[in-house]
Amino acid sequence: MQKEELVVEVIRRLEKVYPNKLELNFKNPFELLIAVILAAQTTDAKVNHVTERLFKKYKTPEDYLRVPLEELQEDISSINYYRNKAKYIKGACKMIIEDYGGEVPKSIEELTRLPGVGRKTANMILYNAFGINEGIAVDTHTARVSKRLGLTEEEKPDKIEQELMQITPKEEWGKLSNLLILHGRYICTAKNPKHKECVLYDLCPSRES
DNA sequence: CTCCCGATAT
DNA sequence: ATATCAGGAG
Repeated sequence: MQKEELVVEVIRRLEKVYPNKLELNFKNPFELLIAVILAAQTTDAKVNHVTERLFKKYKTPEDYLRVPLEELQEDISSINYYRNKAKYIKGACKMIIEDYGGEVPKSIEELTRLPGVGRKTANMILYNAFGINEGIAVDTHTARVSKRLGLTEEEKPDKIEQELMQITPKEEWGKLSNLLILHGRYICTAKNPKHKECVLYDLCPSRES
């Protein structure tokens, strides 16, 4: 099967299993931005635990700039890399106010200028907050699952994203990102993948024979 | 490439 | 005890 056909079939099957949405809780683009910055190398469950309180205290970019750095660090201290992430959040809020009129920007180029926001994070925001398919979010899950399926042989996230974009209809880019991440989280895990529960089993070159 | 960080798995 | 893990910055 060609990669182009394979990816369409993968999407068709996975969207029956998983809802096409994040497990991060958010009510608007700005909350999603904060949540995905916190989510680097961290479980969604932990992020949700912190943001439940955080989003009651901080509603706007100005709110995050008003408090001392130490106070924001304390408010997110149960998250990995909380010192860096507190700095990223403050930096991002400052840039949103000064450069983007107080609104979360809607392009890859602008989003990745924000501290703590790389291509993966930017793509998550674009699709899940705005419905924009500008790229594919490649994290450790996306990379692992697409390599196992034979969708790509690339190793570096940027190259993987380029190949996935080439073989996938553009209107499916964001959906594919969300589905591969969920499948990698729950079924196609790094260790002991759950072959028996995998709806892609018969399509997968990496399955146990 | 190294650093940032702590929960969870082994 | 220690290895691993939902990235990004310098």
